[in-house]
Amino acid sequence: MGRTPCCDKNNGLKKGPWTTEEDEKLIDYIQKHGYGNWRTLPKNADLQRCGKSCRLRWTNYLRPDIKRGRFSFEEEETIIQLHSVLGNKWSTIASRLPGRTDNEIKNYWNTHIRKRLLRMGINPVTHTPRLDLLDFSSILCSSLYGSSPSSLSTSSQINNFQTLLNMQQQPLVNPELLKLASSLFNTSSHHQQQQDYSNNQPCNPQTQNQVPLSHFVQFQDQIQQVPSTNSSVSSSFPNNHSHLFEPNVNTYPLNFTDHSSYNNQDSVPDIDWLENNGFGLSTFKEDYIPQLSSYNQYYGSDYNQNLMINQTSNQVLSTPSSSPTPMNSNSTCIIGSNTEDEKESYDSCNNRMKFEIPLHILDSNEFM
DNA sequence: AAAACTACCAACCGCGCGTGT
DNA sequence: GACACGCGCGGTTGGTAGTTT
Repeated sequence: MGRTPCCDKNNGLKKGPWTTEEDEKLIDYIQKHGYGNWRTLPKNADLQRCGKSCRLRWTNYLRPDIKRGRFSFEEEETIIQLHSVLGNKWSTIASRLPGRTDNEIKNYWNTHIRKRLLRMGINPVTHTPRLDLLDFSSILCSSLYGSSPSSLSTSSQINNFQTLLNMQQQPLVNPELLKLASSLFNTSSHHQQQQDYSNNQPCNPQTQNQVPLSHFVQFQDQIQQVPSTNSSVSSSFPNNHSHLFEPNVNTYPLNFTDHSSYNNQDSVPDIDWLENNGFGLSTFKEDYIPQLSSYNQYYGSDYNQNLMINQTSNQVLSTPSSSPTPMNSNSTCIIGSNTEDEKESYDSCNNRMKFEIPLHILDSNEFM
């Protein structure tokens, strides 16, 4: 379908930062006539701008109800929670934050929150622990060859591994938040969101394409090739996310509130647990970690305290010393504290997750 | 002091969808 | 159904200020 550009790039329309004079013209015009037809507005308001530019300037900056300044803690908490359910639906998120624009929230997410989550070892897209931080080769080898100094039995390590996989499968979302998201989808006028919802897709449209499934399919296929009467391992790969729309809290699947998974500790897995089970962590330099009151299942105080303790000691954990294999930079990912490298680091870590597990390792009686 | 690097964010861009003709 | 238009969304860019080397 053909579509004419909103403005001719060669007709001398101005681009770039707005001047005070332009702002005043735009404000004055909208105060007198209101906004509506953005295409004709620039001409009527004597502005050498395209309508789109005028609309953006108004909605993102000049609107009288815009709230400037730093995001409050409550706002940040809301953003994280809604993003965990809605994904990059910035306009929908913005609709829940009076005075904030989608652009502002998007910028704040990309420059602050996203980086912070990465440093916390949380995938900012799926809001799940980053599996790319984990040393799978050491987990498997220690389980399969029994050379780990750890006193954990093979079965318990497999259980831990399963738990880990479950963790990665489950977006860490407060069920109440799902209700809110459902209402958002229902009340939103945005057709796309309604489409997503009616199609019974995961709440977070990005989640379905994220690391958990895409990166584990290969691994799952390998496991399913192994003759076994025990289907517990393969069954730990749920391929249906429809539960995310289930409003019944009681049906919410295993997540970090399943305390039995963590040696009866009434908290999320702590640093010791992760370290003892072969999970490498890195230094956290960020001195501020949000305390998410309704999000304590994972982002909450217990986990934060653990992070802070680790931070205080400036401890750098990577491939655990218990690993039977030498430290392998290809299977261990250190969270970078230098921000610009984070995306690259994160991407490359995800790529590392694509490693193939040799069949001869999986085809082991010990594994079953 | 100056160059290099980093962080931030306003603004731009391309695309998709709804609506009207 | 085809097309034009208006609008809004999400991703990206580029300018600038601050920081580090």
